[in-house]
Amino acid sequence: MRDVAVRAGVSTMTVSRVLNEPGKVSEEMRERVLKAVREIGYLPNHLAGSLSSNRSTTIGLIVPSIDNSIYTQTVKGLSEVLKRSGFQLMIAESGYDPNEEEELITVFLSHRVGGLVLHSTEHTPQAVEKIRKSGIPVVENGNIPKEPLDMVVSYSNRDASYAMTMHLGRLGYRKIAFASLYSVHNDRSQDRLKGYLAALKQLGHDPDPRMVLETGRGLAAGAEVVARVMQSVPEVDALFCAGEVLAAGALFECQRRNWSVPGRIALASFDDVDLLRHVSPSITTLRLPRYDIGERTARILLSRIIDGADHLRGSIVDLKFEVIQREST
Amino acid sequence: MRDVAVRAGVSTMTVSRVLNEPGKVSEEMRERVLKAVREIGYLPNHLAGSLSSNRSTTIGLIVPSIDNSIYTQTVKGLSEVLKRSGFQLMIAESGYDPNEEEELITVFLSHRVGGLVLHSTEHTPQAVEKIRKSGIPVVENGNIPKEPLDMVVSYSNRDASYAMTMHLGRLGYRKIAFASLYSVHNDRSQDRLKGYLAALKQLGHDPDPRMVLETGRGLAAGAEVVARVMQSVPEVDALFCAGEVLAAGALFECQRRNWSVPGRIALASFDDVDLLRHVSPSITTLRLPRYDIGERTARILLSRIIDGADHLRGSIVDLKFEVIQREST
DNA sequence: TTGTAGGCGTTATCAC
DNA sequence: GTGATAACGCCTACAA
Repeated sequence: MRDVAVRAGVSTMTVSRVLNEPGKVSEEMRERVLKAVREIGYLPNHLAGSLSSNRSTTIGLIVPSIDNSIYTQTVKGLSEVLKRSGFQLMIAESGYDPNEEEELITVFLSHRVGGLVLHSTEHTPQAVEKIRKSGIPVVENGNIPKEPLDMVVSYSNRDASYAMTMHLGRLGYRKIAFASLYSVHNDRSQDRLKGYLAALKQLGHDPDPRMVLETGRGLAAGAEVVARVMQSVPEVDALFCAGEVLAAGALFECQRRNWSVPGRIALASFDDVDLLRHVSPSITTLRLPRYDIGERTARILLSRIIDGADHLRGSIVDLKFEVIQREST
Repeated sequence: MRDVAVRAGVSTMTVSRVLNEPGKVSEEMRERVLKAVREIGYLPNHLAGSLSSNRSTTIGLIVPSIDNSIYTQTVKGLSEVLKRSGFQLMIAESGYDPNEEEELITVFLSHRVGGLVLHSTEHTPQAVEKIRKSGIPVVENGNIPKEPLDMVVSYSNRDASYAMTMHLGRLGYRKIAFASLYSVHNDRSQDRLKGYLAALKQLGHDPDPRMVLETGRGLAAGAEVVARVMQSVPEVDALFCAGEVLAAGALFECQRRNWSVPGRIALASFDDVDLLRHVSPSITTLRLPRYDIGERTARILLSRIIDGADHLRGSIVDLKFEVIQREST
């Protein structure tokens, strides 16, 4: 920058102003400086800028696992909005481990990110403490926690799960089984179970522990889980797979075993993955606002950071979801 | 840091050393400093550190589109290796647009990333110039370009496509159609087409423009493409879908239309997505080293950055792929 | 082994 | 509207 200033015959302050607040500089100066910038091929140093101004244009994002199709839409929403405002995204994965998450938060804080986006809503006390101390805005967006750290942009896993279970009940299914991803350190799974149980109660069905299953991720897990429940509870007439592509895996297994869907067993899913619409029978599922979550998260963070919108502190955005009835139920 | 130094009764330099080169400090000092660090809850400022030392622990990654399942494995490989060395990942998407890519490169360079990972191998001349000037190591990993910027970690799209086409030819198929994603600004698609054509020549088949198709992404695109080729070239007996989940979409369409697979038409795919293994018939495809690419990319970058391994400059890592024969051919 | 001085490239602040 | 000066928090280089 010094070189640019010398070449343009001005002070470094003027160069800085031309680059950051062009309005506050006379047109003549502006052109002289920009010319010098071009000639030299000058690239501003954001590190120095952030250090000096104590402002950051970097947002830290921590997801449990990057290779999960449901996050990518959220990341895309985040990324697109942030990019427009010249903000950068730092991504890391916690592997569903709160201690790992804490460590990553520490690293991001060291990098002086301007804001933090956390998918998980379960954090170590130390992580909470560090975030509080840093004073930066945070958005949680995997679920709506009882005690938010700061802001929340999400849908309610409990409500969504409740809605789908009620939907199945209203369709006349009497023995509705429930499958989710392992619930250890996964409050999304835990809340989905709560929603399922609440709906059963509302429907007047008795909960049956044999019909509540947990499994891993992927199509194979879905296949496994439907086989398991058919074996242990032959009278089951519907299976709600509350996680990823489990339902598709379950459907493929049913086809292999010649269990008609929905005749022998109905299948329902969570999340509107493309695949669910294209298989036969197409699978009833929930449409969740994955992209919107990213977009709104970015917007609310930027408001806090750029506009200092302090009234947004602690705000909770509960986005809508929707049951999509298809052929599998 | 000054506070820590005061509290421990040492100079800031000693604090810095304890944090970065603990070996060069006496044990007594070390403990005194660490105690002060804990008591104060001191968090180092990476920005200041990088600015001062002119070293960076941030890697910039640019992918065409984040919501693409095939990149996530690569990102995971990258992320896991980098994390172990305390490096951070900045991610952005270019939307298959070289100009957008150039802009993102500029931003990353402003942030003084220590290295750059680019999926695309097509860049604007200005982008190339800026990277050269910055002197930081770069890895391209979507393809093996004729004129690499610096290092390359990838498989050969041409060779993979050639291998699959030859495989179909050897199985006895005579009318092999080829579908890929749109090839504008997408050298991966272009090279896959080249591989297909080279294999046809080798097999003694005449190329037929009606059997070379381009389409968008997603299952619906796969459905569309198989319908299109069956319509225009009824005698087609195999379709090689060289892109994402196209083949799965094609299979679903065949099932809807009662075209038996592989009896009426054989289907082959690119990339070993979980889905392809689980549908019936399971789909013949290529296993590409997506995760390995990320891992190797990270390793080679770190060697350059940390160990200053200059002999790696310009090195090309051509990773192996594999044809997986399944029921659809 | 530890400390001192100076500078990394910017921007905040306050004069002019 | 423009410039001089002093930070920002850390690390390099050199000295003790």
